[in-house]
Amino acid sequence: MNIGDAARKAGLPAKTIRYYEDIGLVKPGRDTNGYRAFVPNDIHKLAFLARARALGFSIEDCRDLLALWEDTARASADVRQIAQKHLARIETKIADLEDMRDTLKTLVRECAGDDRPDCPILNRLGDTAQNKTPA
Amino acid sequence: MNIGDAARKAGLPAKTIRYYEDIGLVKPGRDTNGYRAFVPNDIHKLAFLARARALGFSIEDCRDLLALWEDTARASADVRQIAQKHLARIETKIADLEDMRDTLKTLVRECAGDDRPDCPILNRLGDTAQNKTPA
DNA sequence: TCTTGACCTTCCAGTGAGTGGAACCCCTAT
DNA sequence: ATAGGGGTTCCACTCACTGGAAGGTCAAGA
Repeated sequence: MNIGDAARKAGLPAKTIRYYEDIGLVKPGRDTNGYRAFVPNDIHKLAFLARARALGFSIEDCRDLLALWEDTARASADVRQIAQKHLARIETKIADLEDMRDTLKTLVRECAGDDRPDCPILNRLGDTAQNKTPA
Repeated sequence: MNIGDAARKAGLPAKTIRYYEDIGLVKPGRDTNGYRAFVPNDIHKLAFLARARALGFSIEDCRDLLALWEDTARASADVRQIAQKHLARIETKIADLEDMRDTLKTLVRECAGDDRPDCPILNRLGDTAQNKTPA
């Protein structure tokens, strides 16, 4: 199977698949014409990677997960640990973004958004202490 | 004022300030010895940038916000629009991350995390349809 | 047989927003 | 004179791709 078909089956751009080969995540064979030749196992790996990436795992996490997936003697604890660390990172990120969101929401709500220059958003960013609930 | 002091006042690494000069966000003068010379207005701009970046605005947004900040004839509508677009992007990101979080939470909860190989996380990633609430 | 068009190949460069490091200059205090 | 703690430039690296150029391959149609 050529890279185009592999891409369609795995749900990944061909460019990404070439990149994954480059960094050693997949190792498709080659036809005599130099084209990459993907066997079903390659497709499974690519689909695995696509799903792991969709869950936000880093490439390095994916590499480890893929190795565990292929290791039938793995301990599920190792998989779980990777997932849990990733989950923690995501939760931190969500919390950070929520802080930003809350601040932005308030500022956007307070801004008149008309043709006058007065603007609480800029006041906040320019914060020369003339901001932030003046006592 | 030298870059080290500027960095301390603005709350930004010196490297970042050099980078900001490189991309034209600030234009400090130079002493005769070649050192950057920051005046109070430069510091204000840097502090502005630090706050805008902390709210997650992109560098290009920062560039626009800075220009509006310096333009006393601005319309607050322009500022508001930038902030609102950014807010929308953040909310999308939060939603995406929450989806990941929910999926991961479920998988982590379902995974025994012991020394046995059986693992719902890998099952989900390897998804050969032998997954997903079998009927 | 020739050509067209859709594939495929490699390699180089760019993204965003810095960060790390090397090699070197400057200034002050001892 | 030298040690240290500043400063300077420039280049490479991060992450996970993505775009594009230049060219090779293949099957179908005129």
